[in-house]
This record gives sequence, C-alpha cells and structure tokens, in this order.
Amino acid sequence: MLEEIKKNYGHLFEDELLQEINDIGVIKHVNSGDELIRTGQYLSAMPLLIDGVVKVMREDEDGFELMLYFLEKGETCAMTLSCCTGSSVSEIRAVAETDSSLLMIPVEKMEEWLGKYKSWRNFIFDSYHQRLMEVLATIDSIAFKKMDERLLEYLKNKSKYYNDSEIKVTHQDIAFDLHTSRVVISRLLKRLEKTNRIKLNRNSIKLIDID
Amino acid sequence: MLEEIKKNYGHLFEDELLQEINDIGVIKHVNSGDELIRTGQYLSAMPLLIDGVVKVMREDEDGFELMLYFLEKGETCAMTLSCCTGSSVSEIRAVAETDSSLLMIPVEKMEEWLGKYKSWRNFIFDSYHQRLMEVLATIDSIAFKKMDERLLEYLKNKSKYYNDSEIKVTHQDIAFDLHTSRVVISRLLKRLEKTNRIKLNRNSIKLIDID
DNA sequence: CTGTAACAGTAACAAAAGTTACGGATGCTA
DNA sequence: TAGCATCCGTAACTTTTGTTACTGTTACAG
Repeated sequence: MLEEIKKNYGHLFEDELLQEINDIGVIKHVNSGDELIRTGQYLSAMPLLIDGVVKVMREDEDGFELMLYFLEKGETCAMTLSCCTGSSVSEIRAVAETDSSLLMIPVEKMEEWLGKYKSWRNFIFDSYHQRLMEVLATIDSIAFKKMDERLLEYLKNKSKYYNDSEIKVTHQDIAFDLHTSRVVISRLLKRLEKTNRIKLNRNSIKLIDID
Repeated sequence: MLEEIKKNYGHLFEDELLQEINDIGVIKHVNSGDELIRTGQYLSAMPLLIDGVVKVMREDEDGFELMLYFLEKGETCAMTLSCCTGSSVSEIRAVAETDSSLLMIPVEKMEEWLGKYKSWRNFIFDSYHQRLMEVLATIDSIAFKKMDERLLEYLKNKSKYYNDSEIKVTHQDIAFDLHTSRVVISRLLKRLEKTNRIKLNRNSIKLIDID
C-alpha cells in the first residue's frame, strides 16, 4: 500500500477500496506549469491529487482564460468526472501550479466503485458539491464585485494555498487569471500598496494587512 | 402510476424505480412567481420537475441577483441535491417562472436509490453534469462577454424556453436577471431595435433577426 | 374621466475598466 | 559589459457600464 494513498484518503475509504485504489491507480508526477487537462480533450482517467496544487481554468474560443479554483491534495476535479461519465470532452483546462503527484483512476473503475462502495459515492458527491461551491464563488466574484475586490480575494486565496504571505507572481500572471490587463492590475496593486495593505516587489507581493 | 411520471421519466428509469417514485413522491403545484427555494434554506426533499419552467438564481449578501439557468420538465436541480447530501443550506434561490408541477422526493430515498438503481445514479450524475455546464456557460457570459452579447443570449434563451419569439418581459426584469440597471438594458435594446434585430413593445420584445 | 403607478426613452454625467504608449529598472547571457 | 527580454509604473485616452434625473406613454382602478 502506498503511504500517500493511506495518508490522504485513509480516513475516507474502507480498506478494501484503498486496496483497489492501490492496485489500479497509476501514480503520475508532474512539474509546475505542466498542462494536465486541455479544453476539448477526451478523458479516460480521473486524477486524485496526492500532493501539490493544481489550477483549474475556463477558456473561451479565443483562448482567453479565467481561473476557476485551485485543487489540493485529497481532492479531485469534479469537472473531469463529469466529462468522464458523460464521455464528453473536457470543458476546462488544468495546469500544475506546483510540482504535483496524481493518482490516475480509469473511468470504468470509477463508475464501478460508485455502485460498490458507499464511501466512494460520498467522496464523489462531496467533490461535486465542493466544486460547485467554488464555481458559484467565482460567479459571485465576477458578477457582484469590482476588480479591486476580486484582486484582493485572489491574493488571499493564493496566499492560503501556498501558506505564505509572500506571493511569487507577476502582474501579468494575475491579469491572465482574472481575465483583465496587466495595466489594470498594476494600477490596483499600486493603490493597495499606497493604503499599506500590501508591499510590492519585483515578481512578488507581500500581504500586510488583509482582513 | 401517475401519467406524468411515466411520460417524463419512463425512458430513464426501470419499472421498479418508477413504482417507488410513484409511491413516495409527493406532487406539488406552484404558480408563476412562487418561491420554491430560498437562499439559506434547509432542504429535506429534492424536486423533480414534471411541468413548467423554474428559474434558478444566485443572490449576494445585499439581495442582488443573477440568473443562473432555467429548469424544464424532466430535469432536477443539482444544487438542491448537492445541499441535500451535504446537509447544508441552499446556495441558490429558485422561483417558478411559469405555473409548474413538481414531484418531491425525500432526501433519504434519493440517497438510498443511489446505491440501489444504476439508472437513478446516472440520472443524478447527468443532472450534475448539465447544471455544471450551465453554470460554466454563465461564467463565460459574465467573464468574456459584454452586456450587449449577454442580453442577446438572454433573449434567445428565454425565447427557447417559452417556445415563442415574442417575449413578455419588462426591461426592469431583464436588468434584475443580468444584474445591471434598467437604463442600461433600455439603451442596449434600443440599439438592437435600430439594427432591426428585435421589435420593442410595452411589456414585450419580439425577436426578428437573431442568428 | 381622472389620478396613479408602472413602463420606457433619453440626456448628461460619473465611475470603472480597457487600451496604447513609453520609459526606467532589473537580471540574464553572450 | 553590452545587449536583450521581462517586469513594472504611469500618463493619456477610449469604451463600457452605472447613475441620476426628467419626460411622455400606457393601463388600470376608482
């Protein structure tokens, strides 16, 4: 039994299922920046995140992007799942935000386990629930909030996932994730610095007084 | 066996499940405008839509709204489901768009059937998938499109669900659904009329040349 | 028939966000 | 160390969206 499986999923699944996961899952290591899922791609396996952070994005026809949410260890991507079961193509793009380890589970097994293990069913439904909530939070952001609030939220979120008040990111990166322009982000960041909420440095932003 | 159940769900479920639905489900008739689900409400039953159209919305703290999607007969609300299973409160608001009939299924049964019937499981997963796709479409709208495009999309969608190129709606109604102001909608509608895409009348909009 | 409320058109202005352009700072490498 | 690419700050401007205010029209109730 792989130690990582037990550590991240041991409290969720019964031993028999853990054993199946261990026997069938294939570990995949990826580097920061690697593309895990392309928009439009057919998927034959769903990834369980063992370690690292994965960024999930929505793309429009022109290749413009909007970040939806991050995934952490112990989580899986409901989108993938949704596409797997429907045997349709992926509606999202996923990129490794940090070096990460994934456990790949073939679709057939994933479906088989839905009938066989209640704990698996609960896990999958929980995942759906969580992702739906994240997507709704994204909607709240873009529908009800202005760019300055969205930016603050983004910084807080990033800081949380990296567990560091110093965020290593360029203004252009943020602009891509929030689907706006670099100039707008620079402008708003400067305003935040002037009110002493953050400290700006080349390639990094230090959160000072965020809530 | 209720005729409506067989008509809308007969092709999806095996006879045994249909019988259970018939025995356990409670029919509920609601009028246009009735609130079916409040944001923050605890839910103990999930609704299967038998007839009519239901509008699903997202609310922010200040009571501002954004329309997410419509539900039709044969569909159910994944959000409700998500909240039921997680035993958390509703994150959305649902209002009857037209007079509608619902079949209410208690949560316990819904969960029991997940293990018992593959067709039910598939139905629930399909629902999730569909709602997720709708929510993503909403994100596309507000993230990548300008208000004039969103408005057109809204009109097309409404026309589709009512199966009528004449839409009975006030500018203020549209403004609420798209979370903007009446003046903005009036302005854009006027522009659409000037380019002969639509014809405006008091309380109604006739689609002329959409796509 | 009249008063009232809801609805729609429009102007004028304000705020937010997007765009273009340029210049300086930084750091890498040839 | 000279050249080059990336990053960031900022100004000036445009476009889009939001806001306020006022008007005329329509429908309906009394």
